[in-house]
Amino acid sequence: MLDDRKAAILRAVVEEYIETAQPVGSQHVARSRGVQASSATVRNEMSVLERDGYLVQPHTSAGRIPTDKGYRFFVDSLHGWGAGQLNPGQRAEVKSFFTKAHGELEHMLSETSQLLSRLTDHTAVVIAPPHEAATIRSVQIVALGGRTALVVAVLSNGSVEKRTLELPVLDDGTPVGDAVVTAASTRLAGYLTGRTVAQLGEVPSTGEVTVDALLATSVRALTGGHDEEGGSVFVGGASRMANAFDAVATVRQVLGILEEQFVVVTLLRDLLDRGLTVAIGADEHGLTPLAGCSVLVAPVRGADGQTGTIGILGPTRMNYPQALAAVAVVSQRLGRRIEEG
Amino acid sequence: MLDDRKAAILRAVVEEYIETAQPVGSQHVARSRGVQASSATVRNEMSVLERDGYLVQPHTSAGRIPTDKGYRFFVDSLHGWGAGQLNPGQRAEVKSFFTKAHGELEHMLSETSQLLSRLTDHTAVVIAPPHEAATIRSVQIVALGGRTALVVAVLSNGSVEKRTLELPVLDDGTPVGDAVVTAASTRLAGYLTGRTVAQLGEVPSTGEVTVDALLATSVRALTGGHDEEGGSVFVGGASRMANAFDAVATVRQVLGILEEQFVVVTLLRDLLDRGLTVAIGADEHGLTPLAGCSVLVAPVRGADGQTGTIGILGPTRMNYPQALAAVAVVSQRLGRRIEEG
DNA sequence: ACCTGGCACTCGGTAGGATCGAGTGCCAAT
DNA sequence: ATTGGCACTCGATCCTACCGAGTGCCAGGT
Repeated sequence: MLDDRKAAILRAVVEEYIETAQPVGSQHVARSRGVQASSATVRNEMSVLERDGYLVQPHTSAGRIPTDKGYRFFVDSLHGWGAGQLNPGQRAEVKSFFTKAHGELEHMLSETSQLLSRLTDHTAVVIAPPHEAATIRSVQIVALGGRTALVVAVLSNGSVEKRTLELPVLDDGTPVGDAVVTAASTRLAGYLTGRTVAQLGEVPSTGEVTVDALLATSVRALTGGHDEEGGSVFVGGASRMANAFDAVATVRQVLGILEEQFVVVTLLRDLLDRGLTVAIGADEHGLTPLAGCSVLVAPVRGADGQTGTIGILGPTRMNYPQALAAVAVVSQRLGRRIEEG
Repeated sequence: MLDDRKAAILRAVVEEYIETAQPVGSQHVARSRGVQASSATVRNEMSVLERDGYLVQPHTSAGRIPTDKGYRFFVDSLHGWGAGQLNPGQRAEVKSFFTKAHGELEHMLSETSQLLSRLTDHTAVVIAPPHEAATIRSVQIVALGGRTALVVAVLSNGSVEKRTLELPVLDDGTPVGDAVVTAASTRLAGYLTGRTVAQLGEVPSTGEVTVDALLATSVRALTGGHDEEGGSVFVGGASRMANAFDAVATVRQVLGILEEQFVVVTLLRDLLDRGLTVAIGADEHGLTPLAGCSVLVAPVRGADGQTGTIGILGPTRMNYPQALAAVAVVSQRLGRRIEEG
């Protein structure tokens, strides 16, 4: 809907503004390659682009700045015409990272968020794949002392779920004994092993009323206690947020959001559901405190069709080609890595 | 070493500066209760305090600002003469927090860091007690698929340690079978249950060479893989750092440090070892990037004589009485809470 | 000997005014 | 339709003046 020249001009403005953070004037645009026109022509075109909402002037007789709509056009036009590449150094960094990577999944994801943050120079978020579809390899109930016990489940994807619970008390006020706990534990293991977390149902009665009570509590703890949303979010390079804005109040606000893991998870999930890879400004991602920010997101397809999520958060004025490339590469390689185990 | 009047004046300057963040002039001090002298006298005294390094002038003919040494005197004099109290609202908040608190230890610690941050309006840090002294309640080895397996240990304090490991391969290139894994698992359980994490030694040979190999790997994984330092640090209210300074560069630097969990842990542990509760400025805590920051720390004595740590990080210009009170109360109640289980 | 009122002095911060220059909008010529 | 030219705008920068909070010091009073 924009003719070629307008598109070229808009692209030039965005590119220059991303680089310099200064309002861009017609002369700069005219001089930039990709635009064949005099500054006067550019001026005319730019005033149209402003009328149509792609650009704004901070004040009369200053250069122009892209609006969110302007950025949107930019990234859309990017999608068609070959997205950016990482530079060789970064490519090497990614490669060496993923060949070296090993050990705990959580640890690796945390490191990955830092990698992504380093690559883009923005804050990165990594969310572990949910393990609803993972099968249970082992469950047990362990008495801790006093009235408390722990249900521990080991899943096929290598993660461990644990829940605290209170042991049922007998009529005389003392908690149930070790015998009951081990009985329940083996029963639980026999019944749940091999199932997925999603399909935990009731465990059939054993006849022993205390054992049944403990079993019920355990299953409830395992299914219910999904604080989940919080446990598996890794934020890397939050301090880089302070580079993006020079108003300390803005930084404060954004960091505040990042601390609310639930909000972050919801945000990324929501964007993925809507099929977006990049959300520019509050209009698109819907979080007013993050006005002036863009969110970039990609699914991480691992084993079992389960998908994790990675994303980055930066100012709307960010290097989209580079960031998109980084997210794409990392999501791909991370997915492959997870698949391998 | 400071006569009464000088001490009173210094205190007045610190208090006013903490409140207003503006250089304090002699008139304000003279008017403040606790100081009985004319502004001229105060001026004379203040110039002495400056000569002795307790105060500085940002520029000639401006008020005075406390130096780190000035703050140090202030908090020392505080220690003697009844430290501050939390206001009733805060008291109530703490109380309700700890009566409501339940569930996973990690989750509670994380929430605690947020509580402490809310109370003080600064960034708070909570470090879980190490579990070197906790005894092992249950260990098992779970094969995951392919060559990888997981060693999972449940400790008496309710935490769960897990380590990934690669299964040994047989001569024909396939990993050891389930029989070997279960054999090793039961053997490991029988031998380690009841011991503390600190005193894991070799497991005596079984005669079966593959089982022995797996056992050795498992024990090594459990003792070695102490990434530990990272896993148990909870930072709450990092965004509040942005309130403390108005130079975005400073914020950036401090946040950078907070992201390096190892540094944070080392810092707090070091301070505790040196018997400090409050470290003012880079000279005392030793981290140049945290110039202009004070660190406040307290041990959390839980069960088994094991101690966790809580602390807060804020600008040197912080409300010490209030912050000290908050840290003291939270450390005490958290300790009690952990003891209970 | 110490305190205190008074006074001259300093110097950061704010307000007004001039200047500069990058940038715009518009118009007439190509 | 494009472009060179021109008048105009307006933020940024610099200078100056001025105000006021604050200081240092001195001389007089207790």
